[in-house]
Amino acid sequence: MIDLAILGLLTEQELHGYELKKRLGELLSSRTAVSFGSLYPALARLEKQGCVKAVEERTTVPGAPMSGSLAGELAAFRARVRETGLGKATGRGKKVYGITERGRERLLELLSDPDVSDDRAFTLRVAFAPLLPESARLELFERRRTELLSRRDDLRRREHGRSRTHAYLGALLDRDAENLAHDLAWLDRLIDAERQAAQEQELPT
Amino acid sequence: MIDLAILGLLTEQELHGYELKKRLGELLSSRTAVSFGSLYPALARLEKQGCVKAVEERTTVPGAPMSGSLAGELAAFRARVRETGLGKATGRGKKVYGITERGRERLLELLSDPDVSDDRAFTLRVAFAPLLPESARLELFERRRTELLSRRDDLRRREHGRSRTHAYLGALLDRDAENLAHDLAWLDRLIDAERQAAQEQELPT
DNA sequence: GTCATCATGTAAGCCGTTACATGATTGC
DNA sequence: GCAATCATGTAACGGCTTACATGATGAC
Repeated sequence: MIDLAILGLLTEQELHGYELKKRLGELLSSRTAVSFGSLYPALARLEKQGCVKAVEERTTVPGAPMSGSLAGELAAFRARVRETGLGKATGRGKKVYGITERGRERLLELLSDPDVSDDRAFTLRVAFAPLLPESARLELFERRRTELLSRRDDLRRREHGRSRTHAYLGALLDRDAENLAHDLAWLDRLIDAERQAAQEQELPT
Repeated sequence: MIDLAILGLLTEQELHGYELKKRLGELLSSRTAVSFGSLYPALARLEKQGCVKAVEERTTVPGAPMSGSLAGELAAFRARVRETGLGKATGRGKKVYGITERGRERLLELLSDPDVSDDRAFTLRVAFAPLLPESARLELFERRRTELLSRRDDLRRREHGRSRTHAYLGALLDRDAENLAHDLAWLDRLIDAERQAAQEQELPT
């Protein structure tokens, strides 16, 4: 889930962790946003796997023209030494990540996963749908459609099992059924639009 | 979450773990059902807290109905604890749980929690809404309404932030907005029905 | 007698959270 | 120089899942 989000966002542009989190809060609802406590470890993991790489660290001395102060530069140098290695304990500084070829492959893998039962993950996958080839995109949508249909069957089976239950349970069942129907309609519109776009591309003008 | 489900189901009738799980699968969607790995530990925890108690064990000696005791229930409870505690190593058999007074209090507490941001929990709370007094029930719904309204504001803020984004992101935003509107409409119907029922009760005939 | 189902539980692990600790940059 | 924000990370913990281990009951 979080890997998908990170890799997807990094295909658009290189980002550092903090900004990544902000972008995620915009992309999904802020309620769905991930926390630092899972974001940074995830980034570290992805880096170890070779899916992303740090492309820049800001704290490293830029031009450093100013000064005239030897002490200042020296301090900066020491700080840098502490960061880059050795110390290891206090390596701070803005780390800008970029996606690697390996990461792109991994992302496609995640986007093509046949399992479409995770709602949040599906939302993310739609958000990054442009990264998929036309056919895979349609397959994703169709699979999701099948999933929703099976949920509807489930729901109907439950509806039959209902009997002398109170009004609130009935209301909940109604809500679920309506939500499902609604979601299906939305998906169908998406699929229609997709097919139409595909046709228009086949016979240009 | 799981406590709420367990306590709620046990107010209707005494059940053992396995059956509890089945009932949960019916009450909520089967996708939402909890697993044994979380159900049994939860039952054990609730028992330790005194919110539920084992009222019957099939394999262990069924006798000892005792009675005649002043604090009948309490004594029976202690006896059962002694029974169940001893075996431990090979204590298998159907354990039927019932809710205690303490458990009822806890359930009301859970149902009255001001936090209505958890969707799954809210669904459960609606399912057990009849256990709440009229006023608390309305308060629950109203609070949820406020929650949904604030989500809608959130969404609108995000919609304004959108610009040259691709069609899929737009579709996702649309979907979220529609889902929210739909959910709000459902809630409003629920609230209306509630108010009407309250009025009818006030002026009978 | 053996297989499916009922029934209870434990252990390992995943995925995420909050709280904490640290430090750099910027604006006033 | 001091606060707010930016920025990165660790530690502890929570809740739930899967896989495993165990045993009882009933059908055939």
